[in-house]
Amino acid sequence: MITNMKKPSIPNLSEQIAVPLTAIASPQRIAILLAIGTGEACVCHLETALGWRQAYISQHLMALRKADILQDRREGRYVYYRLKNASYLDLITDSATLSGLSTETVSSVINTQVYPSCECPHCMPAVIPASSL
Amino acid sequence: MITNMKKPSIPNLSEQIAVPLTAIASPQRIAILLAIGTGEACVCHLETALGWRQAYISQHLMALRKADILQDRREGRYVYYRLKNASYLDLITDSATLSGLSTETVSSVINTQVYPSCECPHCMPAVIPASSL
DNA sequence: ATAATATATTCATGATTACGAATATGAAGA
DNA sequence: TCTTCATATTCGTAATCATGAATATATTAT
Repeated sequence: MITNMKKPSIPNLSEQIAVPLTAIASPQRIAILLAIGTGEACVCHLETALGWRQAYISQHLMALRKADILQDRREGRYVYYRLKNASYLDLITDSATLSGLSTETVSSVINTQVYPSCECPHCMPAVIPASSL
Repeated sequence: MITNMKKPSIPNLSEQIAVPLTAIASPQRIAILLAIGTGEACVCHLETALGWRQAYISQHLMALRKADILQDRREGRYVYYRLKNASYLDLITDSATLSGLSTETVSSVINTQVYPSCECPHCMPAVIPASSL
């Protein structure tokens, strides 16, 4: 019968359960996930949004890709990142609640834009292109 | 006005959000939290439930106490542990879902008993006390 | 082909964490 | 008080992780 399966041991189960948690349990990776949010972001956007060096961001992006949390998409010179599963944001929101933050505070910083507006040359090109001057 | 507050930076917020996540993001601590669950457990119960050495368990309990996740209560020789906030279990359940486990699998291992039955001398004393023989 | 820009990777090292061994403390019974 | 049982703590080391420096790769424009 289908219900007659051996009950797995807690240590065995916990090993598996810990994978998503340990993958995002760092301030840096949480910051990246918030800055991507339900939308999409290129690396240069993350640079301005988070104020970190490009190489440093790329390292964390690599870790999140390996953990199967992010997917990337190249478009010309730019590489755009997305969450594979928006539930990771729920995990983050729940943790924020446990740490005493309001839901509004968290949701106010979760990116929703597919092409986020920021001050990187890609996101915010000069209104008057230099070539026309 | 109350809505006119400075939007906190993502890196600053993330620092705070990460606290609960990093506190529980380890297979060992997840295992302990599941074995305590919504109920209560003494250390000797955890020993048999998890199959680990006493000193090792105490170390993780200490970490979880310092992180303000567990509260302890002494009763004679025994020390009973409880979650301060059951929401940590939701965090664990969510992570389990993300790792591909069914809700039933997880809930089947979450302890609910205040005095768990196990094979440690405290939880499962000899039915016929040796002193009466 | 060369240069410029966007992004990725490798490497080294300092910091943190995990975990075992040994030992200490605290309560209860003889 | 002495012993036993339940639990806590300290310490040392191995393993892991974070992070900066340097460099490589891919794409587009010239």
